[in-house]
Amino acid sequence: MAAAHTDRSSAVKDSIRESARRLFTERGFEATGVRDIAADAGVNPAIVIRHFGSKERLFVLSIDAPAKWQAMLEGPLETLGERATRALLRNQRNGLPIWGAMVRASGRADIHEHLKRSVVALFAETLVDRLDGPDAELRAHLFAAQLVGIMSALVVYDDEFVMSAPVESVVMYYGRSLQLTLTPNIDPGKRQDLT
Amino acid sequence: MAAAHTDRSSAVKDSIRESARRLFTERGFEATGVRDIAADAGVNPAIVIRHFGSKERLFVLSIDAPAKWQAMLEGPLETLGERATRALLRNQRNGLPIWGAMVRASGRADIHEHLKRSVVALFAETLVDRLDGPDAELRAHLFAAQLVGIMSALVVYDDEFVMSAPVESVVMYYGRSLQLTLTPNIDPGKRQDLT
DNA sequence: GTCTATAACGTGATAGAC
DNA sequence: GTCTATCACGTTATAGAC
Repeated sequence: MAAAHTDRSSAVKDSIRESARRLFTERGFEATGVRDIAADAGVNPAIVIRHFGSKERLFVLSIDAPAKWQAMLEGPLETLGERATRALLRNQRNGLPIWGAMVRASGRADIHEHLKRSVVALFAETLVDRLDGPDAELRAHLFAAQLVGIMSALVVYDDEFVMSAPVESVVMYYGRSLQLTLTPNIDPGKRQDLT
Repeated sequence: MAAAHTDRSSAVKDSIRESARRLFTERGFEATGVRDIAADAGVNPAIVIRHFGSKERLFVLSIDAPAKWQAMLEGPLETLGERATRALLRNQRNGLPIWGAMVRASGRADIHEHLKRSVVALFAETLVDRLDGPDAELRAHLFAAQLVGIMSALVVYDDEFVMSAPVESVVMYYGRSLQLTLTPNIDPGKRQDLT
């Protein structure tokens, strides 16, 4: 029936997607040609376009990360700043680089839209319901902005100093700064000089 | 001296640079063709390359911002978090967008290098000497990362919520978060707003 | 001799014919 | 599914204008 052909077809699609994800991560969006992906997947260049419509769409569809990052936001709010920082540092060689590629490719309308949704929907909207106090929505968005800041340091402009700094130090400073946005009225430190 | 020839030549170069800056800012790096820039400046496409070597180099040379941003970091350290946030929000339609274009074009080696230097040299290294306490260098870099975060929200992934939020609210939350990285042991006394 | 214009090359993505 | 044509791009070779 159609099942056989569908299975074969989707096996090919998976194979293309996997090659795409690997190559996009390694070389970036525009340095990766459709021909390169096709060759890596062992298929003809034209069928890549035929299956995915465009190189742009293939890129978007080859990013899977969301589920993983969503998990990063779980757990108690009071220690989220620390845990999020730690999770990002842990993934700076694995999972994050594709995000760098997405930022760089965000001149393209589709990819820009996807990036926007990744940040806003995934980080900000996931969090807003759990935040207490005034301006919860704004604070969720600003938290997302701060995450993007350190992600950029790690995989967009490659700040070698941050990349090679002791994890515990980064967690201490950046984690606390994130935490201040999440829970501005609870002070994580000992010096609690609330007026 | 060679003034006559230099004047004419540099007038053309200035004209090209200005068209380039405008178009790159409006449309981004790759959506702007060398032919577009040439047409806008009223010159032949080939002389654009002849004068600047490559489109990549022209892009880097058409960014002038550094001096302006350097000024942003001046003034008392104790209120820098607030002032920096305010300055960025004020420039979200003027001066910042070219930075977004630079981020998106950072797949190119030259532009990546320029972005890195813009962030690290301009923000972090300018500040490190003025920071007190432990881990001054790391904190300077993390401060830069936080700046990049909100800049990205404004001109890379275009977080409409942040873009249209009341300036004072953003200044309050993000400014304070930045300040915590700058002066972790001094607590600004404006905390009563939050309780 | 330096600056400018014309025309062409190489390469990339993609659309259409077979 | 495969092959080939098309079109736009950055860039260069070559030769003319001052």
